[in-house]
Amino acid sequence: MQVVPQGDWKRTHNCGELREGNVGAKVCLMGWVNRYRDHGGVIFIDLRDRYGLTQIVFDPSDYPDIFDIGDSLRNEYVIAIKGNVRNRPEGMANPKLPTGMIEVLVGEVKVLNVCKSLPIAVNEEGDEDERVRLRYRFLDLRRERMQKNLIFRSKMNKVVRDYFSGKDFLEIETPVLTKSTPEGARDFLVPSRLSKGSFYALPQSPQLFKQILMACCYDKYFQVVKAYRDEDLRADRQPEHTQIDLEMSFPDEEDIFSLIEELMKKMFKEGLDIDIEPPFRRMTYEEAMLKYGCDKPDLRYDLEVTDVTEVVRGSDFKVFEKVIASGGRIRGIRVPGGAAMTRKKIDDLITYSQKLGSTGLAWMKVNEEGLQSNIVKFFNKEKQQGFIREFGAQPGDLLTFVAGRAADICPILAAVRLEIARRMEMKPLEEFAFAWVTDFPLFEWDPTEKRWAPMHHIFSMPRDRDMKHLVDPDSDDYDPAKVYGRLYDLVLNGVELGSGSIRIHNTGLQQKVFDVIGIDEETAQERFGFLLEAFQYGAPPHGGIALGLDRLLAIMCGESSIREVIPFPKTSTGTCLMTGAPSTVDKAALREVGVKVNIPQEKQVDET
RNA sequence: GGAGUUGUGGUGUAGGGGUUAACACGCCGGCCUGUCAAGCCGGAGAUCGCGAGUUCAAAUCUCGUCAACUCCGCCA
Repeated sequence: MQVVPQGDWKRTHNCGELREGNVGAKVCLMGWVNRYRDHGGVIFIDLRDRYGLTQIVFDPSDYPDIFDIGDSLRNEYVIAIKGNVRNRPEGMANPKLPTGMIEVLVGEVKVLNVCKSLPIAVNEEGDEDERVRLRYRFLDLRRERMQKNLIFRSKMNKVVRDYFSGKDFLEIETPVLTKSTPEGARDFLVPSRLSKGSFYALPQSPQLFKQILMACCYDKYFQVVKAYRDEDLRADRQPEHTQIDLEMSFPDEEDIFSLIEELMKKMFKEGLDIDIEPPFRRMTYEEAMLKYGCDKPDLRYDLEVTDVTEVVRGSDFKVFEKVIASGGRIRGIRVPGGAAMTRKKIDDLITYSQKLGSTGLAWMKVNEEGLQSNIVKFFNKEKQQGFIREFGAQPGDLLTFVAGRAADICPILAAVRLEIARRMEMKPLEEFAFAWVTDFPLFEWDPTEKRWAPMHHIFSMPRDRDMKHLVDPDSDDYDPAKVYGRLYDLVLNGVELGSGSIRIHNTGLQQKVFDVIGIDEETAQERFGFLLEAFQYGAPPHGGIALGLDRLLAIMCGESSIREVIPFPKTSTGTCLMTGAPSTVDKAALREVGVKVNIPQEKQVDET
């Protein structure tokens, strides 16, 4: 096949553009052969670019000299054609295509490039193993699904930038080569050639820089920015992900909430033409844990956890009494219509809960006469009435119970709750269920390390009313467990979309927080002295949030993995199947940065 | 670090001790002047992820290993 230069040919239209109004026009199109239909006498080709498909026709009765070229075209060849737009014959229009009323009769053709036989089809959505798609990502990205997702992503980026710019926010870039930031994750390290033995870290977020920008008077900052964390991957976690990062001076929580709610409203309206209705639901961390068992509840499903410890207390059911005696709780979920579940289905649910670590899952069916199950006999009439009252049970419901320490049963109840929604094929209350979860504890006790650990990041402002539990370690009120922060998470459909807080802007208070988690002044100076120093020169009160753009886009695109909205993602072992990254480097390159590889021989990657 | 699922022509699947390793799509060739998932005929293409073991015999059974995915740990 003869490949020829493009020469002075210019596209007059793209492949999604021509309509009946263009009939009679002489046009030049360029694109990929999406599919060819050779009828021996006449050849149809769907020419594709990212704007659409246009049917072009090779007809030997009109242009016999180029027919052989048309005959030799194959999928994904890149061609340029010149020809006349004409109406399709009566009854031959294709209503599935926007360009389906017309076709272009090819008068001249240039083959700009050929294509090898394809490992995966571009012109249809394959269901191949993801490793094949990632290996041939350059083909996968040509497909409609990925095009749609990436174009959507670009559009949303513009909405975000327009939105913040329109509100006087400044997009200010922060370094990628920086100092280790104090998030909890492992840093990616980059060796320094000029300072051998020293390393940059890739930022886990621009956290410290954006706080310093507040101290610098840039009172409204935002950035669409990559963040890097060297931790294990998941469907919703990549080693590099993109955040919509922002920070404001002099805000309170409501300022942040309404700012983000309006952004979400705009993105959903412009991206999906869906109206979402702020304000979003708000609940405290404690409420979320109690009612849903987790801090990122999926509120699409109308299922709540009910604590029935006080109803149970004093019953004849030894299993529950034992748990209560040791300080545990009895909590359960009412399953509307669940009484119709077969014994087998209930057993499956029990097995599921046990796999999660529960000791069991008790249950009772609710019918017109009352409660029915093998354990009802342990509860007197009054307690049975108590269950019906507390759960708000209706005949036809199933009541489930899990017993244990609150910290142990919360995650089980959270998972069982979602499993019930799935198995009962519950109809979502709404397609997109947003919520703000607020007032997280600032610290949690780490039993293995025997010390207080920060539950979120360490620059979050404690609530005013909790200061007394923090400021004076010698006072009777001192108790880090009772200190809650001005923290907030944005949750959508059970996914943590973002996290933020009102920050500490006062070095004295900041050191009090460091004291709790065992960071002395010297360590604090060494790790983020620059921030503390900046705060001594007139730092304003400030706060902000960072949203996970990949997660948001995945939900909006209806994808179950963020890899579907990232052009070149990594596999679960952090490798890129297309480029082969990460890879070994020359010894000379290592020497130059003063790094020596020291790993067990058998683990060394073969360089061939 | 742990658990689970998966791995068979280019792609997706079937086959579960002895088969000529089957089917669909794709690919190549031929026929065909109105298709649009075109149609019809023919053909090529697989040492069944890799390595050991059991067996007269392994794609098939066992063990190990690698890879992908999902989850736990981890990631505020």
